[in-house]
Formats: sequence, C-alpha cells, structure tokens
Amino acid sequence: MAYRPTEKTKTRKESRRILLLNCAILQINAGGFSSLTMDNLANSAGIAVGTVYKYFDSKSLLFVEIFKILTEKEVSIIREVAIGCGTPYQRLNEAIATFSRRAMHSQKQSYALIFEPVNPMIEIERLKYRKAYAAIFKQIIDEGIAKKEFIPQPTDLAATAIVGIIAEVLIRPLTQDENTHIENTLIEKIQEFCIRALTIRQL
Amino acid sequence: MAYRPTEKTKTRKESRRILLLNCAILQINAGGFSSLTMDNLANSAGIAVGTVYKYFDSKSLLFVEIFKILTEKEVSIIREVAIGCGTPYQRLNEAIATFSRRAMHSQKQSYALIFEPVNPMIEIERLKYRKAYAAIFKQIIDEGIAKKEFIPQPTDLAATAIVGIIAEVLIRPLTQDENTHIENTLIEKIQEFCIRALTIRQL
DNA sequence: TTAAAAAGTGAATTGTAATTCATTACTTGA
DNA sequence: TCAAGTAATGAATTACAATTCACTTTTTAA
Repeated sequence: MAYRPTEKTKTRKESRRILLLNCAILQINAGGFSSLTMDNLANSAGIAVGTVYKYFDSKSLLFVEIFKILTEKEVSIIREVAIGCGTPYQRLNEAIATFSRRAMHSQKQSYALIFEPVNPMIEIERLKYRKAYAAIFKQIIDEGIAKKEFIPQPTDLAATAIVGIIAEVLIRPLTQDENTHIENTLIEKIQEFCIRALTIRQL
Repeated sequence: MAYRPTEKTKTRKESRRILLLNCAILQINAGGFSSLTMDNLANSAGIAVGTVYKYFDSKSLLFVEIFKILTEKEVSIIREVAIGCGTPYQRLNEAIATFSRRAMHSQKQSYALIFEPVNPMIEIERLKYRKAYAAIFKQIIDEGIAKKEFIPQPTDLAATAIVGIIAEVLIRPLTQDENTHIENTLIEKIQEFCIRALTIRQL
C-alpha cells in the first residue's frame, strides 16, 4: 500500500553509487589509498558519511571494488595488445611498452595498485592482479617458444620475472613522488633486457 | 650529592635495550611488522609499556632501528659473497643463490622486509635496502662487462631488474603463508634467466 | 492526503593501539 | 640512613578513523 522502489529511484541510486566510486578513484589517483577516508569521500561526493554506508557495507569492500575496477581495466588493455597481431617478439615488446607507458602516465595510480601498503583484503586482490599480468606475458612467451623465436625455458618464471622487472625498475621509483625523472629510453632498455633473457641471439 | 648513573646501570640499560630489540625481532619473524605492538613487546620483554618508551622514543623509531639491523645484516652477507673470489659469472650466481636461500629460510622475515605493508618511514628505509642490493649486483655486472663475460648494457637497470625478479618470483609467493611449495630448482631457474639476460652465449 | 517504506543525516559511539604522566620503586654518594 | 636523581609502572589519555543509529526527509501508491 505504499512506497516501492521505481525505475527512477533505482537509476538515481545507481548513478550515486557510480559518483561515489568516481570520487573515490579521483582521491586515490591524487593521494593513494591511504588518503581516502569515509569522511572525505562523503564530503567530496556532497553527502553524509552515513549515506556512504547505504552504498558500501564497509570501507574494505569499497576498496576491493575500486581495486578490481582499476586493475581489470589495466589488465584488459594489456591483454588486447598481447593477443593483437605481430610476432610474439613484437607483441611482447608492445605489451611491455604499454604496461610501462600507462604506469608512467598515471604514476600515483600505478604506485597505488602495485606497491602502496594496503590492508590484507586488497593485498589478496593485488596478488591476483599481478598474476593476471604474468598470465598474459606467459601466453606470449609460450607461443614464442613454439615458434622458435624464444629459447625454451620455464615460462611461468619468465613471465613473473618480467612483471617483477617492470615493477622494480619503473614503478617503485615513483615512490619518491614528482621529482623522479624517468628517462624516455627506459622502456626500450627494459624491453632489451627482457628480450635478451628470452631470445636466441645470432652472433 | 647523590645518585649518578654508573657503569653498572649503563650496562643494564644497554642490555635491556638489546633484549627489547631481540623480543621485537622474534615477534616480527613470527608474524611480521603488523603483529608487533608496544603492548605485546612490553609483555614479551616482561616490562611495562611505559618503560619501552624509556628506550625508544616512538614505535616508528623502534621499527626503523630494527629494519636497519635486519637489512644491514642481509646486505652485508650478500656483499661478502659478491666481493669473494671467482669470475663475475660465478659471483653473480652465488649472490643470487645466497639472497634466495636466505629468503627461503626465513620466509616471514624476508616477506616483512621486502613486501609487507609498512608505514612511510620504513618504506623509505626499504627503498634504501633494495638499492643496496642493486648496488651489489651492479658492481658484479660492471666487472663482468669489463671482462667481456657479460654483454655491455645499462648496468643500473640490469641490477635493479635482478632485485625485482627475485622479489617477484621468490619472495612475493611467500605471502600465501606456509603451504606455498617452492621447488628446489627455482633458484637455478632464476639464475639461468638472469644469466641469459646478461651473458653472451655461444651458439 | 496519508501511511508505509526507503533514503539521507551527522553527532555519537566504537575499536584499536600509541603515547603520556602521576606515582612508586630503585640506586647512588654523602 | 638519607636525600636526590633516575628508572619502572600501568591506568588513563589521546588520536584517528570506521561504523552505527535515532531521527529527519523523501518517495510512492492507495
């Protein structure tokens, strides 16, 4: 005999949820996960703290959802490149370059996704994220070995190693915010290092 | 006309300080940095919380001191190996193996030192720690290039890459505590991957 | 209009752990 | 033995942010 949620309210609710996610992502891109509190999220979205809890049961769940949104996007972009055209050699180089370029263009975000200290729940997601990257590299490497472009080797390890190299060489230095100067030949150097480890070279 | 600290009291104070550090390290080895609170530290040392503050001005400073103790030890062990006898090739392999073996033998500790989420003050120390490792690898690689054992290449990057590889391939999997089975050929595989990236191979 | 349901509010509560500090207990040299 | 200085104590305080909840406002359908 009374109130029932209608299309209109459902739509409004959904768009508010998205607004909240967007505000949260903006904040994370500006100052990392540690800078996002339920209070400042409510503020920036222009609603009350209590209301945030109508949309997300807890901060942890909110964080996990955001983490998944951001990482799934990144992973899918690299996956596109990886299954694109070209030889395994070319696609590996392209995948490394794309991963690196994107990291350099949103430094705060990639630091947050790869390195920033987070709670255990997100740390679990982070592991999946890194594994997803490795799986992509592994596929390219397997194919490259099949085509005799790459040396036979444990491909799981090689793929994981590449993720480690990019993280350590390119993303970790972003800790020292801003002033870090990254040479624009760095990506090429990373590619060359990885390729040397993978390919058969002619003398 | 009265009390002055004597040798005896100074000695007692120093040994208590060391006791506290040891208790703290035990706790960290058992459950990581996150498991150490000022309360349980005081408990395990058998003293009152307030007393801990007579020895360490804050938890952050205590943590930094512990972090330095642990990492300086690790780094100095690898450094020994690195400046030991043998060709650059041999010493690189030995340095990688030592780093890896030590990590595998004290899993909780190496995870804590390399990956565990920590406060910003320790994160700064961690960066120095990783750089110290890289510096050791760099020295070996530079020498190897001079002796034509390794291919000329940006050695800073190669050294950092090796740290990234070991961290990602070997230490990060330790996150999933205990049950993680690590093959005992893993170290060899890491060595082979790194060597391929560095050396000139005969066909 | 109106009553029921849902959504929104924000001050108050809770949880957790670091840190303080008034008080008590030792140590020392006279 | 005593007075002065130092060390130890641990309950109370502080800090900080997540979370709750009694209350108000909005929305809907009869």
